[in-house]
Amino acid sequence: MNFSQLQSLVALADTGSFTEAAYTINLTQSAVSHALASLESELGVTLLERNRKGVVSLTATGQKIIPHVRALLAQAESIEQEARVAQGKASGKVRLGSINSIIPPRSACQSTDQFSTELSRHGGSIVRGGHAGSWRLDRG
Amino acid sequence: MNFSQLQSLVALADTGSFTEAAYTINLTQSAVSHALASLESELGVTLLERNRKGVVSLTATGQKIIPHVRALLAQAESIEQEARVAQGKASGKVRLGSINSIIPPRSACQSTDQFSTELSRHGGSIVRGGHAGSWRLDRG
DNA sequence: CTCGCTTACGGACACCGTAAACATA
DNA sequence: TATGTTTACGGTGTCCGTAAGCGAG
Repeated sequence: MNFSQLQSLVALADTGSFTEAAYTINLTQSAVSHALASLESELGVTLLERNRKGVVSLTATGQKIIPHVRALLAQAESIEQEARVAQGKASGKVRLGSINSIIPPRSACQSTDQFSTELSRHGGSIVRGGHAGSWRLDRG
Repeated sequence: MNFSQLQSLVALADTGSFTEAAYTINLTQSAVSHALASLESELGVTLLERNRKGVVSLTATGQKIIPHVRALLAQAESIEQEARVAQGKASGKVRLGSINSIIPPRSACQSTDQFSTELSRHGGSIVRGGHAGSWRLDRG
């Protein structure tokens, strides 16, 4: 059991597709397929129903364990966050509008790419694309 | 960040020694040293105060993150446990005397090795040595 | 055909053990 | 000396990408 496997599982649960899941966690379909196969093998259970049409759904077992997986990954985030705080770096997950000083003018933010470009002028950078108006930021 | 690194950290916090920590998680001193060094490097923080006498103590940062680490590992245990339940396997952590039917006679249990040998005759096996009369068991 | 997942193959690298070096008492 | 941690080196195995295979539409 490793973090890639668990991240793959939640991404699959969220997207319902290996292709989409791979995109959200910056891996290939193949890697996600590998990850889930090995996780299922290791745990000795089937976690996903494969629907041959790109649509996957959690099995009963999958639904049982996924809250634990999300909680585990949340703890991992907390650990990294504590480490960043200890380093004196102010970074983490922000939501548009929550920290005005590092948010570029709306006119320059019609796309994530534009947002990234503008953000770099303020000392920030996008680590990973997010959903629904949120980005993960790192400020060196 | 991986599970070995996190297990090493909690073992170090519990034992205060690389040697003892390595013993409790079935690794060598060297592996534990590697694990913690890489974890500290990855997080960019120092987690342990080295006292050169075999006694180590957590730094302030270490104390901040260790509850998250323990919680994370607990979630991992929950995941494995859910998987075992889904498999229909009755296994987990037991304590000597709690399940009489799979405990060999005391006369045959002067050592962990003898316990293991006897236990195999009853369909059990020792996955990892434990402390204070407890073992982790798997029953196929 | 296209689309999507799986499988085969291989490269890069992470993990961990042995053994030596180093530090403390 | 004895005890305990770190470091150097190397083997084994994991992870993941490319590319081929396969099933469904």
